[in-house]
Amino acid sequence: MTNVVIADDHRIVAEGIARLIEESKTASVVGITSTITDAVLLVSRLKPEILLLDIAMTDGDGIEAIPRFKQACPDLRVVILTCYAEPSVIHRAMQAGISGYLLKNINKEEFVTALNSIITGQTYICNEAKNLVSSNREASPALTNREREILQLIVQGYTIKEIAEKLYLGFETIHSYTKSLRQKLGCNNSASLVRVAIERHLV
Amino acid sequence: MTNVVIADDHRIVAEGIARLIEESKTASVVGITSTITDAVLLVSRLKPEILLLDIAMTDGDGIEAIPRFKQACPDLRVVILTCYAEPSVIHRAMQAGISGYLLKNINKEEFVTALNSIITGQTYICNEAKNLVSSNREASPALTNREREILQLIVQGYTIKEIAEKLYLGFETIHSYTKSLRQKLGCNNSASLVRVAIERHLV
DNA sequence: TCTGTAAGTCCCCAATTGGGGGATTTTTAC
DNA sequence: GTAAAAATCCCCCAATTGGGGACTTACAGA
Repeated sequence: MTNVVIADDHRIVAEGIARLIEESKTASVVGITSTITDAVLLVSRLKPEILLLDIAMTDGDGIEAIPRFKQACPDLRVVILTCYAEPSVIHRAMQAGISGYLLKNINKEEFVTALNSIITGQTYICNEAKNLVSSNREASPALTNREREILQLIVQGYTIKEIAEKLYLGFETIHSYTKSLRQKLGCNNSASLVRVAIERHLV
Repeated sequence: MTNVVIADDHRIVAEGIARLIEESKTASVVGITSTITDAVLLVSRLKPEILLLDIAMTDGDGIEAIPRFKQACPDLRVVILTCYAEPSVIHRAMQAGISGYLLKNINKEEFVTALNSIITGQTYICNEAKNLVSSNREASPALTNREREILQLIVQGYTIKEIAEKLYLGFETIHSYTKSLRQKLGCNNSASLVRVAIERHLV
C-alpha cells in the first residue's frame, strides 16, 4: 500500500482529505502535520511514497521547502494540494520538481484519478491548473529569484535602503530591481506592487 | 438527525469535511455546493438545520450573503468555516448573526464538539477565534470612514494627488490621512499599509 | 455651558521613490 | 562557445512620500 503524509495548516481539511484517501483505498495516510518543520521530520522518519503538501504553511512556503523534503527522503513524490490558482505559482512548483499539482476545488473523482496516476509514477497536474498555465502564456513575465526576494521584502515594508543593507548590496542595485519589478508587474508605485504581489501570490 | 449543507468553493475540502461529519454521526450532510447562488437555492429547497459556510466563495463574500440565507430558510443556523483569522472578520460575522465561527485549523475533536453545541442551539466560536477577538481588544484603533475610503484607494494604487483630485479635496488633506493611517496601523510606508490593509481585510 | 477630544482640513521640509538613461560581470542556455 | 539573461552597480532629476506641526468644525460628557 502506498503511504501518504499530508502537510496542511488547516487541520480539519487535512483530516477530511485523509478520510477521502482511506475511503478510496488507493493509499494509506500515515501522518498529518501542519508545519513544514514537522513535515520534514515526519517524512524523514516514515519515508512515505507521497507527500501531499499545501503551499501556505504557518512556518513558511511549501514550494520553497521542497528541496528539504527531497533531501530528507530522496524518493519522495511531492504533490501540491492548494487553493493557489496562479500560473506563476504553478510554474514555480513545477520547477521545484513536483509530481502533482492539485487545486482544492478539485472533486473527489479527479482527486482519486490524480492519486492513482501519481502512484504509478506519472505526474498529474489537475485540469484547472493545466488550463491556467496554458491560457496564461503571454501574461506577466516571470520574476527572477532576486526579484522575488526583493519583492518579498518590499511587501514586508522594508525601504530600498534597508533592503540594500540587509542583502549587503548597493542602494542602486535594489533601486534598479524595484524598477524592473514595477515594469514587469505593470505598477507605478510600491503600493500597487504590494497589492499585485499578494493578489498573484508572488510572495 | 440534523441536516447540514456545506458551502465551500474548495470541493475536495467540502467532501472531506462531509466525511468527518458523517463519521462522527452527529449530523447528516444533505448537500454540498461551491457557490453562494447554489447554496441559497439548496437551503431554500432542503431547509437544513445548519449551513457550514466558507467566506471566500467564487461568487462573493459568504458573510455578506447571510441575510439571503436567513431569508431563504429563517430557522437556518449559519456556521462560518473559514481560514480567515482576523478579528475584524470575526466581528463582522458575529454582527451578521452566525451560530458558529470555526477556523479551518480546528482539529476533529473540537469540530465535533462545536457541531454538537450548535445542534443543541448554542453558539460556538472556536478557541482560536475567541482568543483573537479577546486579545485584540486593545489592538489597532478603528478607522474613520474617510480613512477607510482613502486606504482603499491607496491599495488600488492611487497616489495622494490622484486621490485628492478624485475626492475633490486638497493634496495636504489626503496626505494627512495617509499619515494617520500609517500611525493607526503601525506602518511607516505605503507598502506596509497595503499589506496590513489586505491582511486584516480592511478593504 | 463649557470643554476637550476626534474628525477633517491644510502647510512646510527632508527623505524616499519613480523614471530615464546607462555599464559591467557572472550565469545560464542553446 | 557564444548569446541571452540575470545580477550588480552608476548618474541624474522630478515626483511622491514620510514626519513635524497647526487650524477649524462638530459632537459628547462633565
